[in-house]
Amino acid sequence: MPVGARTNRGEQTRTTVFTAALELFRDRGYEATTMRAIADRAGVSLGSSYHYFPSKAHLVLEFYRHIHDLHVVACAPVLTRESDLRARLRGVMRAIVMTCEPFHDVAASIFGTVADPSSPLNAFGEAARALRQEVIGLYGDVLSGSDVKLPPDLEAELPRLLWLYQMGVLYFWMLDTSPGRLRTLEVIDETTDLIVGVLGLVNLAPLRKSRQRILALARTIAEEPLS
Amino acid sequence: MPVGARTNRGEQTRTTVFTAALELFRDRGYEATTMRAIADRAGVSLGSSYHYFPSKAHLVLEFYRHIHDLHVVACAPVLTRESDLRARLRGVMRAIVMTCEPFHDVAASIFGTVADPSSPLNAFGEAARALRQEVIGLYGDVLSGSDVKLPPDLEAELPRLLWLYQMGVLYFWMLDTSPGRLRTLEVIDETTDLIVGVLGLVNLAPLRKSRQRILALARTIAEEPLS
DNA sequence: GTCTATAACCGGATAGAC
DNA sequence: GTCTATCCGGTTATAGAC
Repeated sequence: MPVGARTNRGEQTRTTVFTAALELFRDRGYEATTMRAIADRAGVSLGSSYHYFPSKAHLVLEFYRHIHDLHVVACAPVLTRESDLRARLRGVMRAIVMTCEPFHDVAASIFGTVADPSSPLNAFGEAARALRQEVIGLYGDVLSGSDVKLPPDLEAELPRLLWLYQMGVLYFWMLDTSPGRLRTLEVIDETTDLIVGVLGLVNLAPLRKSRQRILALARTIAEEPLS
Repeated sequence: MPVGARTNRGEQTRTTVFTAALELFRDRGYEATTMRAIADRAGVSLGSSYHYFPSKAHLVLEFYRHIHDLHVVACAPVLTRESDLRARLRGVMRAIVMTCEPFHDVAASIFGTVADPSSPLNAFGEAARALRQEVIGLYGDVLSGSDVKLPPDLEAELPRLLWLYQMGVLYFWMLDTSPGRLRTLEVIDETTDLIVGVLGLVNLAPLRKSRQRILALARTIAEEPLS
Protein backbone atom coordinates (compact mmCIF):
# COMPACT_ATOMS: atom_id res chain seq x y z
CA MET A 1 0.00 0.00 0.00
CA PRO A 2 1.51 3.31 -1.04
CA VAL A 3 2.20 5.75 1.74
CA GLY A 4 0.32 8.48 -0.05
CA ALA A 5 -2.93 6.55 -0.07
CA ARG A 6 -2.84 5.77 3.59
CA THR A 7 -2.03 9.33 4.50
CA ASN A 8 -4.76 10.44 2.20
CA ARG A 9 -7.43 8.36 3.87
CA GLY A 10 -6.27 9.76 7.17
CA GLU A 11 -6.44 13.30 5.85
CA GLN A 12 -9.92 12.66 4.60
CA THR A 13 -11.17 11.34 7.91
CA ARG A 14 -9.53 14.24 9.66
CA THR A 15 -11.38 16.64 7.39
CA THR A 16 -14.63 14.78 7.99
CA VAL A 17 -14.25 15.13 11.72
CA PHE A 18 -13.38 18.79 11.45
CA THR A 19 -16.31 19.52 9.16
CA ALA A 20 -18.68 17.78 11.52
CA ALA A 21 -17.31 19.84 14.38
CA LEU A 22 -17.61 23.06 12.41
CA GLU A 23 -21.26 22.45 11.57
CA LEU A 24 -22.15 21.45 15.08
CA PHE A 25 -20.33 24.41 16.56
CA ARG A 26 -22.21 26.75 14.28
CA ASP A 27 -25.58 25.10 14.84
CA ARG A 28 -25.51 24.45 18.57
CA GLY A 29 -22.62 26.42 19.95
CA TYR A 30 -19.26 25.31 21.19
CA GLU A 31 -20.08 24.09 24.67
CA ALA A 32 -23.26 22.33 23.64
CA THR A 33 -21.33 20.34 21.08
CA THR A 34 -19.95 17.20 22.68
CA MET A 35 -17.03 15.26 21.35
CA ARG A 36 -19.37 12.30 21.17
CA ALA A 37 -21.74 14.21 18.92
CA ILE A 38 -18.89 15.23 16.65
CA ALA A 39 -17.72 11.65 16.38
CA ASP A 40 -21.25 10.49 15.68
CA ARG A 41 -21.85 12.95 12.92
CA ALA A 42 -18.48 12.20 11.37
CA GLY A 43 -19.36 8.51 11.51
CA VAL A 44 -16.37 7.52 13.58
CA SER A 45 -15.92 6.44 17.16
CA LEU A 46 -15.04 8.80 19.96
CA GLY A 47 -11.58 7.27 20.19
CA SER A 48 -10.95 7.91 16.52
CA SER A 49 -11.75 11.59 16.82
CA TYR A 50 -9.12 11.80 19.50
CA HIS A 51 -6.66 10.20 17.15
CA TYR A 52 -6.97 13.20 14.87
CA PHE A 53 -7.58 15.95 17.39
CA PRO A 54 -5.93 15.38 20.75
CA SER A 55 -8.41 17.69 22.44
CA LYS A 56 -11.47 19.78 21.77
CA ALA A 57 -9.22 22.82 21.88
CA HIS A 58 -7.24 21.47 18.95
CA LEU A 59 -10.41 21.65 16.91
CA VAL A 60 -10.50 25.31 17.81
CA LEU A 61 -7.00 25.82 16.47
CA GLU A 62 -8.06 24.17 13.23
CA PHE A 63 -11.06 26.46 13.20
CA TYR A 64 -8.77 29.46 13.34
CA ARG A 65 -6.68 28.16 10.51
CA HIS A 66 -9.89 27.71 8.54
CA ILE A 67 -10.97 31.26 9.26
CA HIS A 68 -7.57 32.59 8.30
CA ASP A 69 -7.65 30.81 4.96
CA LEU A 70 -11.08 32.28 4.25
CA HIS A 71 -9.79 35.66 5.33
CA VAL A 72 -6.88 35.57 2.93
CA VAL A 73 -9.23 34.80 0.08
CA ALA A 74 -11.58 37.56 1.12
CA CYS A 75 -8.72 40.05 1.25
CA ALA A 76 -7.29 39.29 -2.17
CA PRO A 77 -9.43 41.72 -4.20
CA VAL A 78 -8.83 44.77 -2.07
CA LEU A 79 -5.13 44.00 -1.75
CA THR A 80 -4.63 43.75 -5.49
CA ARG A 81 -6.83 46.73 -6.30
CA GLU A 82 -5.86 49.30 -3.69
CA SER A 83 -2.53 50.89 -2.94
CA ASP A 84 -3.82 53.40 -0.43
CA LEU A 85 -2.87 52.17 3.01
CA ARG A 86 -6.06 53.30 4.67
CA ALA A 87 -8.15 51.46 2.11
CA ARG A 88 -6.04 48.33 2.37
CA LEU A 89 -6.12 48.20 6.14
CA ARG A 90 -9.80 48.98 6.28
CA GLY A 91 -10.56 46.33 3.68
CA VAL A 92 -8.62 43.69 5.54
CA MET A 93 -10.29 44.51 8.84
CA ARG A 94 -13.72 44.48 7.29
CA ALA A 95 -12.90 41.18 5.68
CA ILE A 96 -11.96 39.56 8.97
CA VAL A 97 -15.17 40.49 10.73
CA MET A 98 -17.24 39.52 7.70
CA THR A 99 -15.47 36.19 7.48
CA CYS A 100 -16.15 35.52 11.13
CA GLU A 101 -19.71 36.82 11.10
CA PRO A 102 -21.43 33.44 10.49
CA PHE A 103 -19.77 32.22 13.66
CA HIS A 104 -20.53 35.24 15.79
CA ASP A 105 -22.64 33.43 18.34
CA VAL A 106 -20.07 30.70 18.77
CA ALA A 107 -17.01 32.86 18.50
CA ALA A 108 -17.18 33.99 22.08
CA SER A 109 -16.92 30.49 23.51
CA ILE A 110 -14.28 29.60 21.01
CA PHE A 111 -12.24 32.68 21.75
CA GLY A 112 -12.02 31.56 25.34
CA THR A 113 -9.52 28.91 24.31
CA VAL A 114 -7.46 31.35 22.33
CA ALA A 115 -7.45 34.04 24.99
CA ASP A 116 -6.75 31.69 27.87
CA PRO A 117 -3.10 32.38 28.68
CA SER A 118 -2.70 28.99 30.32
CA SER A 119 -3.70 27.05 27.25
CA PRO A 120 -0.81 25.87 25.11
CA LEU A 121 -3.07 26.76 22.22
CA ASN A 122 -3.44 30.38 23.20
CA ALA A 123 -2.82 32.94 20.50
CA PHE A 124 0.58 33.92 21.88
CA GLY A 125 1.83 30.42 22.50
CA GLU A 126 3.98 27.81 20.83
CA ALA A 127 1.29 25.76 19.15
CA ALA A 128 -0.22 28.80 17.46
CA ARG A 129 3.09 30.15 16.21
CA ALA A 130 2.86 28.96 12.61
CA LEU A 131 -0.60 30.37 12.15
CA ARG A 132 0.33 33.56 13.98
CA GLN A 133 3.26 34.09 11.63
CA GLU A 134 0.95 33.71 8.66
CA VAL A 135 -1.45 36.29 9.99
CA ILE A 136 1.40 38.66 10.75
CA GLY A 137 2.62 38.01 7.22
CA LEU A 138 -0.73 39.12 5.86
CA TYR A 139 -0.29 42.46 7.58
CA GLY A 140 3.20 42.62 6.16
CA ASP A 141 1.53 42.43 2.74
CA VAL A 142 -0.93 45.13 3.68
CA LEU A 143 2.02 47.44 4.32
CA SER A 144 4.42 46.40 1.59
CA GLY A 145 1.79 46.63 -1.12
CA SER A 146 0.84 50.15 -0.12
CA ASP A 147 2.27 53.42 -1.33
CA VAL A 148 3.47 54.71 2.02
CA LYS A 149 7.16 54.71 2.77
CA LEU A 150 7.90 53.78 6.34
CA PRO A 151 11.24 53.76 8.12
CA PRO A 152 12.61 50.20 8.18
CA ASP A 153 12.57 49.84 11.96
CA LEU A 154 8.90 50.68 12.02
CA GLU A 155 8.08 48.53 9.03
CA ALA A 156 9.67 45.58 10.81
CA GLU A 157 7.55 45.97 13.93
CA LEU A 158 4.27 47.13 12.50
CA PRO A 159 2.87 43.87 11.11
CA ARG A 160 2.98 42.31 14.54
CA LEU A 161 1.29 45.33 16.05
CA LEU A 162 -1.41 45.17 13.42
CA TRP A 163 -1.95 41.54 14.28
CA LEU A 164 -2.48 42.61 17.89
CA TYR A 165 -4.85 45.25 16.59
CA GLN A 166 -6.83 42.60 14.70
CA MET A 167 -7.12 40.56 17.88
CA GLY A 168 -8.45 43.59 19.69
CA VAL A 169 -11.00 44.29 16.99
CA LEU A 170 -12.14 40.67 17.02
CA TYR A 171 -12.53 40.76 20.77
CA PHE A 172 -14.66 43.86 20.44
CA TRP A 173 -16.67 42.29 17.65
CA MET A 174 -17.40 39.26 19.78
CA LEU A 175 -18.86 41.37 22.52
CA ASP A 176 -20.68 43.63 20.09
CA THR A 177 -24.43 43.13 20.20
CA SER A 178 -25.36 46.22 18.18
CA PRO A 179 -27.71 45.63 15.24
CA GLY A 180 -25.81 44.63 12.14
CA ARG A 181 -22.66 44.85 14.21
CA LEU A 182 -22.52 48.49 13.19
CA ARG A 183 -20.46 49.52 16.15
CA THR A 184 -17.67 47.24 15.08
CA LEU A 185 -17.65 48.68 11.58
CA GLU A 186 -17.58 52.16 13.04
CA VAL A 187 -14.68 51.26 15.29
CA ILE A 188 -12.82 49.88 12.31
CA ASP A 189 -13.37 53.08 10.36
CA GLU A 190 -12.17 55.26 13.18
CA THR A 191 -9.21 53.18 14.25
CA THR A 192 -7.87 52.66 10.75
CA ASP A 193 -8.10 56.40 10.24
CA LEU A 194 -6.27 56.94 13.48
CA ILE A 195 -3.54 54.44 12.71
CA VAL A 196 -2.89 55.80 9.25
CA GLY A 197 -2.95 59.32 10.64
CA VAL A 198 -0.34 58.52 13.24
CA LEU A 199 1.83 56.79 10.66
CA GLY A 200 1.69 59.96 8.59
CA LEU A 201 3.20 61.92 11.45
CA VAL A 202 5.95 59.47 12.03
CA ASN A 203 8.49 61.10 9.80
CA LEU A 204 8.13 64.56 11.21
CA ALA A 205 11.42 65.59 12.74
CA PRO A 206 10.25 66.57 16.23
CA LEU A 207 8.82 63.12 16.78
CA ARG A 208 11.95 61.14 15.98
CA LYS A 209 12.93 60.72 19.58
CA SER A 210 9.51 59.56 20.71
CA ARG A 211 9.35 57.17 17.81
CA GLN A 212 12.51 55.45 18.95
CA ARG A 213 11.15 54.99 22.43
CA ILE A 214 7.76 53.80 21.33
CA LEU A 215 9.30 51.35 18.94
CA ALA A 216 11.53 50.00 21.68
CA LEU A 217 8.43 49.62 23.81
CA ALA A 218 6.60 47.84 21.04
CA ARG A 219 9.53 45.48 20.67
CA THR A 220 9.52 44.71 24.39
CA ILE A 221 5.83 43.99 24.27
CA ALA A 222 5.74 41.96 21.12
CA GLU A 223 9.06 40.16 21.50
CA GLU A 224 9.17 36.39 21.76
CA PRO A 225 8.41 34.44 23.86
CA LEU A 226 5.42 36.63 24.45
CA SER A 227 4.47 36.70 20.85
CA MET B 1 -33.05 32.01 65.97
CA PRO B 2 -32.11 35.56 64.94
CA VAL B 3 -31.62 36.15 61.27
CA GLY B 4 -28.24 37.79 61.84
CA ALA B 5 -26.79 34.69 63.44
CA ARG B 6 -27.86 32.43 60.64
CA THR B 7 -26.47 34.76 58.02
CA ASN B 8 -23.29 35.06 59.99
CA ARG B 9 -22.69 31.35 60.15
CA GLY B 10 -23.30 31.22 56.43
CA GLU B 11 -20.83 34.02 55.82
CA GLN B 12 -18.26 32.20 57.87
CA THR B 13 -18.62 28.95 55.97
CA ARG B 14 -18.46 30.86 52.74
CA THR B 15 -15.19 32.42 53.82
CA THR B 16 -13.84 29.05 54.88
CA VAL B 17 -14.57 27.59 51.47
CA PHE B 18 -13.00 30.55 49.71
CA THR B 19 -9.89 30.46 51.88
CA ALA B 20 -9.45 26.77 51.21
CA ALA B 21 -9.78 27.42 47.50
CA LEU B 22 -7.29 30.27 47.61
CA GLU B 23 -4.64 28.17 49.34
CA LEU B 24 -5.14 25.23 47.04
CA PHE B 25 -5.06 27.42 43.95
CA ARG B 26 -1.79 28.97 45.06
CA ASP B 27 -0.22 25.65 46.05
CA ARG B 28 -1.30 23.39 43.24
CA GLY B 29 -2.66 25.62 40.53
CA TYR B 30 -6.15 26.25 39.38
CA GLU B 31 -6.82 23.24 37.22
CA ALA B 32 -5.20 20.79 39.60
CA THR B 33 -7.48 21.98 42.37
CA THR B 34 -10.70 20.02 42.32
CA MET B 35 -13.94 21.17 43.84
CA ARG B 36 -13.81 18.00 45.92
CA ALA B 37 -10.42 18.97 47.31
CA ILE B 38 -11.68 22.44 48.17
CA ALA B 39 -14.71 21.00 49.95
CA ASP B 40 -12.50 18.54 51.82
CA ARG B 41 -10.10 21.17 53.06
CA ALA B 42 -12.96 23.44 54.06
CA GLY B 43 -14.48 20.54 55.95
CA VAL B 44 -17.77 20.60 54.07
CA SER B 45 -19.33 18.37 51.49
CA LEU B 46 -19.09 18.93 47.78
CA GLY B 47 -22.75 19.86 47.64
CA SER B 48 -22.30 22.49 50.32
CA SER B 49 -19.49 24.21 48.44
CA TYR B 50 -21.83 24.53 45.52
CA HIS B 51 -24.36 26.14 47.80
CA TYR B 52 -21.95 29.03 48.34
CA PHE B 53 -20.26 29.15 44.95
CA PRO B 54 -22.47 28.02 42.08
CA SER B 55 -19.44 27.19 39.98
CA LYS B 56 -15.69 27.04 40.10
CA ALA B 57 -15.65 30.23 38.06
CA HIS B 58 -17.51 32.02 40.85
CA LEU B 59 -14.56 31.30 43.09
CA VAL B 60 -12.46 33.10 40.52
CA LEU B 61 -14.66 36.16 40.70
CA GLU B 62 -14.24 36.15 44.48
CA PHE B 63 -10.53 35.83 43.93
CA TYR B 64 -10.57 38.98 41.84
CA ARG B 65 -12.45 40.85 44.51
CA HIS B 66 -9.85 39.67 47.01
CA ILE B 67 -7.01 40.89 44.78
CA HIS B 68 -8.73 44.23 44.28
CA ASP B 69 -9.10 44.74 48.02
CA LEU B 70 -5.41 44.02 48.50
CA HIS B 71 -4.63 46.34 45.63
CA VAL B 72 -6.54 49.22 47.16
CA VAL B 73 -4.62 48.80 50.41
CA ALA B 74 -1.33 48.61 48.55
CA CYS B 75 -2.13 51.81 46.65
CA ALA B 76 -3.08 53.90 49.66
CA PRO B 77 0.40 55.19 50.52
CA VAL B 78 1.35 56.37 47.06
CA LEU B 79 -2.07 57.92 46.50
CA THR B 80 -1.93 59.95 49.69
CA ARG B 81 1.72 60.93 49.25
CA GLU B 82 2.00 61.80 45.58
CA SER B 83 0.18 64.38 43.53
CA ASP B 84 2.23 63.94 40.39
CA LEU B 85 0.10 61.97 37.93
CA ARG B 86 2.98 59.95 36.55
CA ALA B 87 4.02 58.86 40.03
CA ARG B 88 0.46 58.00 41.00
CA LEU B 89 -0.25 55.96 37.91
CA ARG B 90 3.08 54.19 38.07
CA GLY B 91 2.60 53.41 41.75
CA VAL B 92 -0.83 51.95 41.16
CA MET B 93 0.36 49.81 38.27
CA ARG B 94 3.32 48.55 40.24
CA ALA B 95 1.02 47.78 43.11
CA ILE B 96 -1.27 45.66 41.00
CA VAL B 97 1.48 43.44 39.64
CA MET B 98 3.08 43.16 43.07
CA THR B 99 -0.23 42.24 44.62
CA CYS B 100 -0.77 39.57 42.01
CA GLU B 101 2.79 38.28 42.04
CA PRO B 102 2.27 35.47 44.59
CA PHE B 103 -0.33 34.07 42.24
CA HIS B 104 1.64 34.44 39.06
CA ASP B 105 1.78 30.76 38.22
CA VAL B 106 -1.94 30.37 38.79
CA ALA B 107 -3.00 33.65 37.32
CA ALA B 108 -2.84 32.43 33.76
CA SER B 109 -5.36 29.66 34.31
CA ILE B 110 -7.50 31.93 36.36
CA PHE B 111 -7.42 34.68 33.79
CA GLY B 112 -8.89 32.28 31.30
CA THR B 113 -12.23 32.61 33.05
CA VAL B 114 -12.06 36.37 33.08
CA ALA B 115 -10.97 36.73 29.48
CA ASP B 116 -13.43 34.19 28.13
CA PRO B 117 -16.05 36.36 26.43
CA SER B 118 -18.66 33.64 26.69
CA SER B 119 -18.46 33.39 30.44
CA PRO B 120 -21.05 35.47 32.29
CA LEU B 121 -18.22 36.15 34.71
CA ASN B 122 -15.94 37.69 32.11
CA ALA B 123 -14.44 41.05 32.94
CA PHE B 124 -16.80 42.94 30.64
CA GLY B 125 -19.95 41.17 31.69
CA GLU B 126 -22.87 41.65 33.99
CA ALA B 127 -21.67 39.64 36.96
CA ALA B 128 -18.39 41.50 37.13
CA ARG B 129 -19.96 44.95 36.86
CA ALA B 130 -19.83 45.90 40.54
CA LEU B 131 -16.20 44.99 40.86
CA ARG B 132 -15.38 46.61 37.54
CA GLN B 133 -16.95 49.85 38.70
CA GLU B 134 -14.82 49.77 41.82
CA VAL B 135 -11.63 49.29 39.83
CA ILE B 136 -12.63 52.08 37.46
CA GLY B 137 -13.31 54.18 40.53
CA LEU B 138 -9.78 53.58 41.75
CA TYR B 139 -8.48 55.07 38.51
CA GLY B 140 -10.86 57.95 39.00
CA ASP B 141 -9.04 58.58 42.28
CA VAL B 142 -5.69 58.35 40.58
CA LEU B 143 -6.76 61.21 38.33
CA SER B 144 -8.77 63.34 40.70
CA GLY B 145 -6.06 63.34 43.34
CA SER B 146 -3.42 64.49 40.90
CA ASP B 147 -2.39 68.00 40.00
CA VAL B 148 -3.18 67.80 36.31
CA LYS B 149 -6.21 69.60 34.96
CA LEU B 150 -8.00 67.64 32.30
CA PRO B 151 -10.94 68.69 30.21
CA PRO B 152 -14.12 67.23 31.70
CA ASP B 153 -15.02 65.07 28.72
CA LEU B 154 -11.64 63.40 28.92
CA GLU B 155 -11.73 63.07 32.67
CA ALA B 156 -15.03 61.27 32.36
CA GLU B 157 -13.72 58.70 29.93
CA LEU B 158 -10.20 58.20 31.15
CA PRO B 159 -10.76 56.03 34.25
CA ARG B 160 -12.40 53.38 32.12
CA LEU B 161 -9.56 53.51 29.64
CA LEU B 162 -7.05 53.14 32.45
CA TRP B 163 -8.95 50.11 33.66
CA LEU B 164 -8.55 48.64 30.19
CA TYR B 165 -4.89 49.56 30.38
CA GLN B 166 -4.56 47.69 33.68
CA MET B 167 -6.10 44.62 32.09
CA GLY B 168 -3.60 44.82 29.27
CA VAL B 169 -0.70 45.12 31.67
CA LEU B 170 -1.93 42.16 33.68
CA TYR B 171 -2.26 40.09 30.55
CA PHE B 172 1.30 40.95 29.66
CA TRP B 173 2.48 40.21 33.18
CA MET B 174 0.87 36.79 33.06
CA LEU B 175 2.76 35.82 29.95
CA ASP B 176 5.97 37.43 31.18
CA THR B 177 8.61 34.85 32.03
CA SER B 178 11.53 37.27 32.34
CA PRO B 179 13.57 37.00 35.56
CA GLY B 180 12.03 39.07 38.32
CA ARG B 181 9.31 40.01 35.87
CA LEU B 182 11.54 42.90 34.87
CA ARG B 183 10.00 43.26 31.47
CA THR B 184 6.65 44.01 33.02
CA LEU B 185 8.12 46.71 35.22
CA GLU B 186 9.86 48.20 32.21
CA VAL B 187 6.64 48.19 30.25
CA ILE B 188 4.89 49.95 33.11
CA ASP B 189 7.58 52.62 33.24
CA GLU B 190 7.41 53.27 29.54
CA THR B 191 3.65 53.15 29.13
CA THR B 192 2.94 55.40 32.10
CA ASP B 193 5.44 57.88 30.67
CA LEU B 194 3.72 57.65 27.33
CA ILE B 195 0.24 58.08 28.74
CA VAL B 196 1.14 61.08 30.84
CA GLY B 197 3.04 62.55 27.91
CA VAL B 198 0.03 62.26 25.64
CA LEU B 199 -2.22 63.76 28.28
CA GLY B 200 0.14 66.72 28.44
CA LEU B 201 -0.42 67.39 24.76
CA VAL B 202 -4.15 67.17 25.00
CA ASN B 203 -4.80 70.82 25.58
CA LEU B 204 -2.74 72.08 22.69
CA ALA B 205 -5.00 73.85 20.28
CA PRO B 206 -4.12 72.03 17.06
CA LEU B 207 -5.10 68.72 18.62
CA ARG B 208 -8.58 69.72 19.73
CA LYS B 209 -10.23 68.23 16.72
CA SER B 210 -8.45 64.90 17.01
CA ARG B 211 -9.23 64.77 20.68
CA GLN B 212 -12.93 64.99 20.00
CA ARG B 213 -12.77 62.14 17.56
CA ILE B 214 -10.61 59.96 19.71
CA LEU B 215 -12.85 60.53 22.69
CA ALA B 216 -15.88 59.62 20.66
CA LEU B 217 -14.07 56.47 19.62
CA ALA B 218 -13.19 55.68 23.21
CA ARG B 219 -16.82 56.10 24.15
CA THR B 220 -17.93 53.75 21.42
CA ILE B 221 -15.46 51.17 22.58
CA ALA B 222 -16.00 51.43 26.28
CA GLU B 223 -19.73 52.05 26.27
CA GLU B 224 -22.07 49.62 27.92
CA PRO B 225 -22.96 46.88 27.30
CA LEU B 226 -19.42 46.21 26.23
CA SER B 227 -17.98 47.55 29.42
C1' DG C 1 2.93 1.71 12.24
C1' DT C 2 -1.55 3.70 11.21
C1' DC C 3 -6.20 3.66 12.40
C1' DT C 4 -10.48 2.31 14.96
C1' DA C 5 -13.18 1.03 18.66
C1' DT C 6 -14.82 0.00 23.43
C1' DA C 7 -14.62 0.73 28.21
C1' DA C 8 -13.28 3.26 31.94
C1' DC C 9 -11.68 7.46 34.58
C1' DC C 10 -12.08 11.93 36.44
C1' DG C 11 -13.92 16.13 37.88
C1' DG C 12 -17.49 19.84 37.35
C1' DA C 13 -22.19 20.18 38.05
C1' DT C 14 -27.01 18.82 39.69
C1' DA C 15 -31.04 16.41 42.21
C1' DG C 16 -33.22 15.71 45.89
C1' DA C 17 -33.53 13.70 50.73
C1' DC C 18 -32.97 15.26 55.34
C1' DG D 1 -27.98 24.75 54.61
C1' DT D 2 -25.91 20.18 54.46
C1' DC D 3 -25.35 15.85 52.69
C1' DT D 4 -25.18 11.57 49.31
C1' DA D 5 -25.85 9.82 44.93
C1' DT D 6 -25.73 10.58 40.25
C1' DC D 7 -25.16 12.64 35.74
C1' DC D 8 -22.53 14.27 32.00
C1' DG D 9 -18.83 15.12 28.97
C1' DG D 10 -13.74 15.66 28.16
C1' DT D 11 -10.10 12.64 28.25
C1' DT D 12 -7.32 8.32 28.58
C1' DA D 13 -6.11 3.30 28.38
C1' DT D 14 -5.80 -0.25 25.76
C1' DA D 15 -6.85 -3.92 22.72
C1' DG D 16 -7.29 -5.29 18.28
C1' DA D 17 -7.88 -4.44 12.84
C1' DC D 18 -5.97 -3.07 8.57
